[in-house]
Amino acid sequence: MQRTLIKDLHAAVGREVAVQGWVKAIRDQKRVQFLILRDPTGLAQATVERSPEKAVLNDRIAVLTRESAVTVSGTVVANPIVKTGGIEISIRDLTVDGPADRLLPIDVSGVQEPNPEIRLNWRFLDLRRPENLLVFQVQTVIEHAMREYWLQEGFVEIHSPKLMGSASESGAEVFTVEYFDRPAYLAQSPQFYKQMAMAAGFERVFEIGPAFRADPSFTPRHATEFTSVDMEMSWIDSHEDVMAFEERWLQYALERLRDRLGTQIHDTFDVDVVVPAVPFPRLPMADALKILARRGHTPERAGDLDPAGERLLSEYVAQELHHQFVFVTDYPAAGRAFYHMRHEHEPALTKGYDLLWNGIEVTTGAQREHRYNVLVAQAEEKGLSLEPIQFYLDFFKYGCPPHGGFGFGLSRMLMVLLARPNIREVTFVYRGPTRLFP
RNA sequence: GGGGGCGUGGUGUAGCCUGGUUCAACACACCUGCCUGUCACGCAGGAGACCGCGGGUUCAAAUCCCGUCGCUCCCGCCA
Repeated sequence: MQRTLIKDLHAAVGREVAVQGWVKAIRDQKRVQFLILRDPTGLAQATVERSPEKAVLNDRIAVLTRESAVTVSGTVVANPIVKTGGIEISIRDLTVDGPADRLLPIDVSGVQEPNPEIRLNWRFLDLRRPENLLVFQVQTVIEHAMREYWLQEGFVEIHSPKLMGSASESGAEVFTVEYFDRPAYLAQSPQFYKQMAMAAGFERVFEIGPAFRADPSFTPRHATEFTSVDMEMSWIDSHEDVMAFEERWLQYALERLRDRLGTQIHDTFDVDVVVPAVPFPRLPMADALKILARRGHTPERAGDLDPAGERLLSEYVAQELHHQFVFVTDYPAAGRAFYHMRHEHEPALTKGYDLLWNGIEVTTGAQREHRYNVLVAQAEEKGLSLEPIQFYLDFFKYGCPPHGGFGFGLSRMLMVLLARPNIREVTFVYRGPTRLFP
């Protein structure tokens, strides 16, 4: 018999169905046995009376365990008393397809919240909780909407190599791996390769893929492996074009998300998906620091925001400008990558920006320096050795258009969007400095 | 890498400050029995932890001290 999803049971009253899912609860009473079944679409009650004719079935249910994977067949019956939708399945037969051990290592029912370490150890069980499934349904809708928007705008999807012969970023720590008889490095970002696509004349590209950072960062928003959402576009006038693209792109993705899953997100996480108005507020770094100073906060490092500063600035933007997002622009060159373009009349400042969303940095973007000589000079100024990145510098020697782009943290977005406390529970399988399993 | 917090049955917690007859408790899960429809089912009973690990102080340590490991948060780094 074809499987019926739990969400469709209400349309099958009076019919024989087969439901497949997990046993959430068993209430085995003297006269009647009740099962609460869970599949990805919802919960349903299944019932059978104890009787001599049903002895085999009754006995099977008597030894059934929670979280076993089962197939239940029976007739859908309307019964207004039943809390799971006013319908239940009168069980004709039950097959245990995958039995579960009696003692579960963590509570899947949601009554208790095991500590984070144990939840990650038993991630596949933790993920059975409906709210965790929703996180990844949200991720799916967002990624899909982002791709839709890019396709409408003529972008080409690329997949850049994750094994590299030299480090892709100046500062960030890099993982070294054995590559036959020599070392290789895991890509810290697709930066060099999306710029290569600009030199190749692709004009507009995007990539959603893994990035690796060997930073021993112990915060709720860092991972050693994460999914980076990247794009790069040619023939721009300035980083303003990149920001103008990003805000419309995010607006589109969030609008699609609100329409598709807004109600479910509200019911599950008690947060409303807000479709942001464009343009997003823009604040040059110098102004941002003045605002923070007025609010009594001065970051330790000159010319940059610390995490507390990012939170306070977002608070200011929410209160005064009524927006969840803010572009912080015109970062000092000292703190930015060598390939960020500088302002013509203010070479100490870059055409680089960060995007803050409710106090968390979700994007770094910039117009890139595409003039070979200027780029080399900036690399030398940062003390970089040119030889390992010569292949990259060569991109700019044979006719590369002006261009810019950004990198966007997918899990950070989910974390902020769904108001989750850390990146680990919105990452399918988290990787951190001390976490390589499961 | 620097600083703070935490580590008690399968899970979540109490006890720790003010060491010793509430020092191993409570809830969930599990086991046995009972229960005419439950829906966080209920009721009765039961099993399960040498209190992260090592050392020290003391007549006596889950409790105080030191070390160590793990987790977590803040800072640094960033997506």
